[in-house]
Amino acid sequence: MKGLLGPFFMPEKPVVDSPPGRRVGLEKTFDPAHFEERWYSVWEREGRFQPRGAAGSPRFVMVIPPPNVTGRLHIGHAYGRTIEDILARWKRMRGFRVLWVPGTDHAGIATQMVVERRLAEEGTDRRALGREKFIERVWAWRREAGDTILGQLRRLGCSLDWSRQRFTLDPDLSRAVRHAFVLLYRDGLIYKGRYVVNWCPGCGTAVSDLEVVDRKTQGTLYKIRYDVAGVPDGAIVATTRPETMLGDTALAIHPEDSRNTRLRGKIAVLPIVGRELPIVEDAILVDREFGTGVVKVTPAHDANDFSMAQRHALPAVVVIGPDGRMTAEAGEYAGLDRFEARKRIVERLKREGRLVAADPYEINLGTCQRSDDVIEPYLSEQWFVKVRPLAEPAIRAVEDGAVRFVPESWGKTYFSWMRNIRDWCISRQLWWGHRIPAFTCENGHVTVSDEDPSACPVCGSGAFEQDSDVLDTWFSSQLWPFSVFGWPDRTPDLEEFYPTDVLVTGYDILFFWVARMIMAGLRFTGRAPFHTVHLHGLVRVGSEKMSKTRGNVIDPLEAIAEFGADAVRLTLASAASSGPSVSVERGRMAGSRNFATKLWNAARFILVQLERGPVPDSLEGRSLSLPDGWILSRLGATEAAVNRHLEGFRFDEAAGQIYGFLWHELCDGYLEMVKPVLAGADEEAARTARGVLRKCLADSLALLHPFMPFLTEEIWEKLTGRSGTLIVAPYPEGTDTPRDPAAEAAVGALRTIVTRVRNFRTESGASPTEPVELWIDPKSPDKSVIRALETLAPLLRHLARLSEVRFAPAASGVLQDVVAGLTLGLLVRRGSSAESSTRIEKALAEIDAEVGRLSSKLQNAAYLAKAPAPIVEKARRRLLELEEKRAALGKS
RNA sequence: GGGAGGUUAGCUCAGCGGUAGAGCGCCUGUUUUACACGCAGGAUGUCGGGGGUUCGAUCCCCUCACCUCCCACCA
Repeated sequence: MKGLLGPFFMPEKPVVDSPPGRRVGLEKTFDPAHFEERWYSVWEREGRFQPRGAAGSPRFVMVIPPPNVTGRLHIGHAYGRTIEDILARWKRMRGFRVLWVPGTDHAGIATQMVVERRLAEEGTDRRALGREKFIERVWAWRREAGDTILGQLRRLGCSLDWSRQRFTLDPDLSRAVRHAFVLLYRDGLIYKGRYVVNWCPGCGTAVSDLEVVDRKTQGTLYKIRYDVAGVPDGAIVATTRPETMLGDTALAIHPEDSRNTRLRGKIAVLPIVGRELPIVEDAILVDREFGTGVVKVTPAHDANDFSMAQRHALPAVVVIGPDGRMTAEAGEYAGLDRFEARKRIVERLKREGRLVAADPYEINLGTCQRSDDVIEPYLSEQWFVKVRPLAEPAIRAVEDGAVRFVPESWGKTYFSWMRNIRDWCISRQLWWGHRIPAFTCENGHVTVSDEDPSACPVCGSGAFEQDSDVLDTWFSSQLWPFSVFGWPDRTPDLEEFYPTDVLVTGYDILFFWVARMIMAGLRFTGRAPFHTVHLHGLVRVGSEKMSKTRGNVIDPLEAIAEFGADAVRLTLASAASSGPSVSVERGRMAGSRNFATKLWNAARFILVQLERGPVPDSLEGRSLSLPDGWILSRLGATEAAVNRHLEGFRFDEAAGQIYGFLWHELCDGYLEMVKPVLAGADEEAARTARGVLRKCLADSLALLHPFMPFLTEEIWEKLTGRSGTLIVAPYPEGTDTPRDPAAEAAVGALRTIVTRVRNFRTESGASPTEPVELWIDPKSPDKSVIRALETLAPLLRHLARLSEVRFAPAASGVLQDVVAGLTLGLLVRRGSSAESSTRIEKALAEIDAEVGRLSSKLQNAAYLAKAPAPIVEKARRRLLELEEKRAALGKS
């Protein structure tokens, strides 16, 4: 693993030594690299990533969206896989039989292009090598670079069951692909035909509609005059692609267009070429409103024109070839690149006076998702899936809730795409992929079968040629949730683990993959492949798209080396929101790293305390102090909230709950409160406190484990003496830690008072050690809080560094204020006055403003009549408190 | 042309009918014996503009402006 990180590996940090004799095995700061890899191999060795528990017990199954086999982990992968791993670890700890299947995709075009680039560097190409040799080269590259990304997922901590690792070109998965093809073909849902498809001249293959990316581009709209026999001024047509005119075989007008009745039934002459073009009438394609109302018809290079040509029995002339160069049909332009031909044709039209106009025109240029080349509509023989019959059940599955999207709003997008779905071009003119299992015998009979045919079922011939095309990569990916389990065989894994439960992926492949998996799952297995799809946003750096040109790319492996895998994971989980983009910044990584260090040091402190005396096994029956009750209550509330948020796929909220509890309640709050108890003479109280500390640490580690698995496992070992077992420890759900509202109220008041005293110190310019006296007026509406505070007085004195606490009305001349419903008096023993008068005036002004608002509200009859009673009551109490506060401050 | 989402503190983002939140950044103080990757205190918001519904709107409805993205069209 280490090798993968290469030069980014973390430099040795200076480790600060603890004083001798105080060491409990944890250093002041830590290097995640010291234990991350170790724990991963422990888990793996112990089989923790494999489904555990009896078969038949509740299970939780996911399949990884298979990354490109030769790809590298980018931040988007890291994000999605972190979410999946959080789910997997959470469910595993809750006792589910968890299976998360890893694997990779052969990624047809992408992988083939990488290898072709290497060949080009060697001064050769795939055609020189030949199909077989080329495929061997790709396999060699796959062996060389393949699975790097899977190693990187280990580094991230993903608890994938490696014993079930799959690759889309594995023999059994290839068999599934072939079988799926055969089934669809037999059902008449796969057909072959000549149609205009999206052709990428750079990749040399057809691509599907989804693989074409529209890009707004400044182009030119050329208006060209064609001569028409018997019509003196001819006809003017407009085009953004003049080179295609060489393939025109007709002009078209709208049958009811009064502007062009003179063109009816006439014959036009194609400039340059001289071919006669019939003028046809077509109401479907021609828009009477647009331009001159006359359309050039180029059946071989425009999908709409092609369908019109079929309606009117027009021929098609291919003038641009698969390499993007003009064909022999283009006459003098043959062999020219399409864009060069465009330039020359425009020049010639200009010379001949046929170019009526060349206006700037914004066009949506179709480009290849993979290579960025301009897509050329191209008439060729391809294989298609008739998708409509597959889409209908898939639409119903989402309608009736068999599959749900999180967030729900994606349902709309899904429906609108599925309801307007068009046939899917699945053949690719590539060599790397699943070859189409169609065999043509010497007499032209086509056989499609699971096994290579030995004799033609029609004529008995034994001489076959297999179709040279391969399938679109997504054709195999759509089978992934069941092909990984051995489908079409009814394997034990398929029986037990299919359908899966949750699919987690970016919304960008909703159509490419998710929709097709639902269709394929229903078609081939009769069941939807998962019940929940969590579509997450795409990762951005701040509000910017991540891109190499901007230089703002965050490499997750670099980040792991710098901050640790746990910090990267926590950052990604905290950034997760329901929106379409997820903002990740380096500053947040550092924040997560700081949090890890915070936990580390808190654990260090707690572990020392636990060694100083006996720790009760259970808190049952022990008398708890108010701080004990408070922190346990907060712990329980946190546990419940975390589980609730995980149920709702709100990883940011879940992470935030744990972060806030650990840092601001356990560390800032409880640890400071128990220090005197731990050092004090009351051994029973200290013992209880140790029990509480142990419980809080143990639960926090468990709670946090899905987010930060390595660090928590490391500390867990020190805490429990059990190695590598946190991953299967029960997940805290807050059910065994009862809420204690009284303790929460009392300690809440305590903390508010402490803050007020500290603030008073700063405001009055007192040094941190200067004696401050506090009065608490016992005439409070809430007697129980006063009683509680009386027992907490020593603690209050300690935390706020008070010289004295008196439960009495403040003496005159002392600053008075009301916080948490309590009237306080504050005095710093010094000649100088307390807080500055401007500050008090400002506070008074704010109070007056709010009192004004509240009292007018409370005089409003409509408000009193219609607002819910608790709300009104709250407003009344607030007003009372404000008035007391005003009075108190006024006395100062 | 159709659709989805967004506009909240300097930055990145949560929240979403009942007195505005986090992280980072900023200011002040602080080596208090777990942690300076820390502790303590603090400042900062006409919650995009305008209407409406409501006792009450950052939150619901309408409208306008701007920004993202998706689909379709692209002679």
